[in-house]
Amino acid sequence: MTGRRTRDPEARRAALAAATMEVIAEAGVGRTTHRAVAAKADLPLGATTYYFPTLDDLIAAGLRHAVETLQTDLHQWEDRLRDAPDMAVALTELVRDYLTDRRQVRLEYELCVAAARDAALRPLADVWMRGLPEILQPYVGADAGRDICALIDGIILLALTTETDVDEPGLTSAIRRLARD
Amino acid sequence: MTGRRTRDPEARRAALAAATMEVIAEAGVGRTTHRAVAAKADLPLGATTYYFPTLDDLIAAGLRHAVETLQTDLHQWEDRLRDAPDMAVALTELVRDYLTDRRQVRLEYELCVAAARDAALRPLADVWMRGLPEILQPYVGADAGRDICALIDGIILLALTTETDVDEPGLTSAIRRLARD
DNA sequence: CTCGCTCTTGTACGATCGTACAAGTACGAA
DNA sequence: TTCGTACTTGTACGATCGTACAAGAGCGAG
Repeated sequence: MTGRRTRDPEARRAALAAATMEVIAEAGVGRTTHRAVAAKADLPLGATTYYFPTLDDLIAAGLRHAVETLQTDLHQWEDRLRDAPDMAVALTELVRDYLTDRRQVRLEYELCVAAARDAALRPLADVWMRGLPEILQPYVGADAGRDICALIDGIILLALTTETDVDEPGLTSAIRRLARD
Repeated sequence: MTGRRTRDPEARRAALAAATMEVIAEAGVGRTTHRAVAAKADLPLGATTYYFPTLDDLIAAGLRHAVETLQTDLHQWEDRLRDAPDMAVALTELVRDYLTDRRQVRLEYELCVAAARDAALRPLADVWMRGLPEILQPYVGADAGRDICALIDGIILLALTTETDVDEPGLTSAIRRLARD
C-alpha cells in the first residue's frame, strides 16, 4: 500500500536481525515472536515473514547477528591481550568489562542452551566456545586455553545467575594457576 | 464428572511438577505450556490450573522439583568425594557420569538462564551455584572451591553445546592446578 | 444417610500466535 | 513512457494459548 520509508532491503534484513537479537535477550528464544520483533524494529508484521519465511529462520538470523557482534568483541579481546603486560590481569579486566552489559551476556547463554537443544545452531555456539580458547592458545597452550575459557564461562554464569560482582583478584589468581603447566 | 483415578492430591501435585520438569528439559521454559504438561502427566488440562493457578506457578514448581532432584545428586557427590582417595579423579568421574543424562544437564542450564532473567528464581539457582563449592570447601578452601565449580560448569557447558566428550585427564589436571594454593 | 467441602473433568472464551495473501507502491529496464 | 519485478503493508485465518468455570464425583463429619 504505502511504502513510506526509503527502499533498502538489506537495511531491513539487518534491522530485523538486530531486533530479533534484542527480543531474544529480553524474553528468551522460546518467547520470541514475529510480532515482538516487528514492534522492536518498528516495521510491519509482514516484513518479518517476507525476509524470514518461518520463525525458526528469524531466530536463527537473530542468533547469527549476535554471534557476529560477539566475534568483533573477541577480536578486541585479542588486541587488548596482545598489548597487555600481564595476561591474567588483562583477561580479568576483560571479563569485568564484558559483564557490564548483562543483556549481551544473557544472549550468549541463551544461544548455548538453544544450541544444546537444536543441533542446527551448534556451529553458531562454536564461535564462542572455540573462539576464546584459540585466542588464549598462543599464550598458554591449547589445554590451558580450554581450561581458562571454561573457568571464565563458569565465573560469568555465576555472576549472571547470582547478580553478584566477580572477585577480580580471585579470578586473576585462578587464571594464573591454570596457566601453569 | 468421573474422578476415575484414586484420589491423591499430593501425588498429583508431584506428578505435575515432575512432568513440568520434563517438558522444560525438552522444550525450554519459554515453550512450556499447560497442555504439554498435562499430556506428559497424563492428566486433564484442568488439573494443572487447579493445583497451580498460573503458568508461572507451574514452571516454578517444575524448577523447584528439578532443584530437589539436583540436591540429592549433590549429596551423592558429597558421599563419593568423602570416600575417594583422589579428589580430582573422583570429581572428574562424577562430571563424566553427570553428563550421561544430557536432559538433566540441559535443565540445569535452563534454570540458570531463567534465573538470570527472573529474580524470583534466583534462590533456586543458588542451590546449584553455591551447593557444589560448599562441598568442595573442606578439601581445597572456599576460593578454590568456587574456582573448581566454575571450571566444571564451563566444561559441562562446553560438552553440552558441542556434543563432545570431556577430556578426563585434562579435567583432572585442571582441578589439581586450581586446588594448589 | 446426608450434608458440605474438596477434588475432578470437559468445555468454552478471548487473546495471541505463525503464516498466507491480495492489493498497492517504487523503481530499473525497455 | 510503459511495463515487470521486487518490495511493502494491512488484514485475515486457523491453531493454540492461558485461564475460567459449571457440573459431577468422592468422601469425611454430623
